Amino acid sequence: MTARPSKPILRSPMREQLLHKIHDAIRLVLTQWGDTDELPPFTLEVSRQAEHGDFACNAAMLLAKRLKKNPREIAQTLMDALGSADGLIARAEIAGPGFVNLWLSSARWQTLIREILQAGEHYGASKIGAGKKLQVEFVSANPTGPLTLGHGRQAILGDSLARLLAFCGYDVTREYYFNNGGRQMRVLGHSVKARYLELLGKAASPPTEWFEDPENRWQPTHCGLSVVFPSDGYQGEYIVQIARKVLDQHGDAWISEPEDQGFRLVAQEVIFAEIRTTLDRLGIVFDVYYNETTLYEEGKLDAALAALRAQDLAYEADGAVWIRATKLGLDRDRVLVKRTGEPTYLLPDIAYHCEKFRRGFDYVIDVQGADHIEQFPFVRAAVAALGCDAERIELVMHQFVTLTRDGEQVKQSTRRATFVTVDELVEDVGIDVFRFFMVQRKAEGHLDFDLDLAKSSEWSKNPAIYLQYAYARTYGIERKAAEIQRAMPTLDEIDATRLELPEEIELLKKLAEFPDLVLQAARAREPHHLAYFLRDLAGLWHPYHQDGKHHRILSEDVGLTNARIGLALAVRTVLANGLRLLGVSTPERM
RNA sequence: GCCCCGGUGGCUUAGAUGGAUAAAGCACCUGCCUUCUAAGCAGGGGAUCGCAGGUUCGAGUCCUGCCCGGGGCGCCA
Repeated sequence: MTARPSKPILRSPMREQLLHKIHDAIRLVLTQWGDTDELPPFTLEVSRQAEHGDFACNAAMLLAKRLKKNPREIAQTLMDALGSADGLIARAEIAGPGFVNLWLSSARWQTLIREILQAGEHYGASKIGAGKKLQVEFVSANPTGPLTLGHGRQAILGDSLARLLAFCGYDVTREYYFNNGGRQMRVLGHSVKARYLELLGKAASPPTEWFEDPENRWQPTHCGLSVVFPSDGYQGEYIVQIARKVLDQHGDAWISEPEDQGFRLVAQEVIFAEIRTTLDRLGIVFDVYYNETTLYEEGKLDAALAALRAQDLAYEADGAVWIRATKLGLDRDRVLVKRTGEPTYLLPDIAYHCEKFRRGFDYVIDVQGADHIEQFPFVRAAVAALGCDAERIELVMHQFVTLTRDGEQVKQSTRRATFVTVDELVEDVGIDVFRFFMVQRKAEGHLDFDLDLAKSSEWSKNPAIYLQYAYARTYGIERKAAEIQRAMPTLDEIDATRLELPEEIELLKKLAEFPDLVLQAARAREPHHLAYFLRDLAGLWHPYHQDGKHHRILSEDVGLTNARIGLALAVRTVLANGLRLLGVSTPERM
């Protein structure tokens, strides 16, 4: 799905600087060989292995064919042209087929600590989205029942994405779109009324086995009473509770109340309140709850339909109104307004997305489950036809969640209401673990929620806890320092050049990667990269913290101690910023 | 039948614009608590990156075909 507009290449300041130098050097080399064409699309990558330096550039290999020269020969020329790049580069080396490996001067890495500590909670933030209004629409579940794991994943994914984009300077609006009309809601009201009548003894409850094959085994009566529960009704226990609530408040006075009136409204109100409580508990706050009925009230549907008709993109057939999607390059037409006169979901969706742009959003991101994927091209094509810049609507699609317990997959069924809810799972594993698990995999892949791992009695197995403990350990250092009456250093007392151990340089390199990582994750709309980055950082920090045999953070050497405390504080800052973007809490003690 | 997403050690997964010896966690095996919280650390075994072709200096990554799993192809949302 290429639902994403092309974006400018974005780099962190440090890398940008180096990139410029290399750019100039390549230009110089080309001039030397009498080539004035454009530069090749070379890369400057963070080296995977320490022996390959800090960065590796592949420009020489790309130029080999063009200049008809040996790539290693070109690499040498390039290195000569590059020199020390104003003191940025400590060492350069030709390697393999023609890579130029670069070692940055240690002073550059080490002063990084000062940058991080000065920026604090802003380290890694950028301004690429400054002045741009961006909307993330997610969850958007109609109030027919509690949020399930699929919704939960979408909630965490959308919220983390919103946090990430806000961190990059966008003016982010979190929006929840819902409708409280339509067939689903009628079925909901019907289900509640049926349970209400059952509670009053006026109707029979259908036996559970009937639900397994509603076509054949559904009978009009059971145990001498009529069955009023719809075969496609909502079977969850929460429906019975809502019915009981009606009974408590109104007694049998609602027997003749239409299911589409009072019952539907009560159900909607109760369920929506619960959804909002769930979201609230997860730390997710929506800026806008947008009800589809607003579109009707403001005449947006009629306007959209009229606009489509004006372009001959809508026509009547079989008593319904269709969109001529085939004219927009899609494989078939679809119904906009049913024979009953009621619009399908498609028409309001089109009107809604036009409305998003009218409301001034520069970018619109729809987070949706894989089951809604088919829909997106139609909305996008129609919105484009109506004159909106549909390139600015992006789709972030996610697959579903499976649950593994005791090594086996837990069967979930909406029909039989045997699904696990977000509330139940959060109750089980806690918010932090829930959030981390839901965001740690890339969205377009399936997510297997390993309950055994998530609630393991040995918390050491749990990656979310692992990160939090890494963070808490930075406070452990601070507490220990206070205990031995060692004052925490001020910024000026931290001489970062004292950090020379390989494991310290590794940590610094990791810390330096963070801004680039944030940009990468933001522009790819993939918050899961944060989870992996944090795991890596914690995986360097824990051993460093633990290895008191080779180096201690708090030692007799005051200068070295201050430098290492500075490193600890920098690690804390980056862990905190990363965890905050994922919505995972940062305990100072565990 | 058509469309979308996946297929990477036993399991769950990272692998941005193609780059050097494919990376983690869990599980398994062996060590480490007079320590800055062992909620941790050190080390070990374990992968023909679904299959077959192609593109090129180079493919887990790009192209084509096929196989397997999931989702969709409603006048449901």
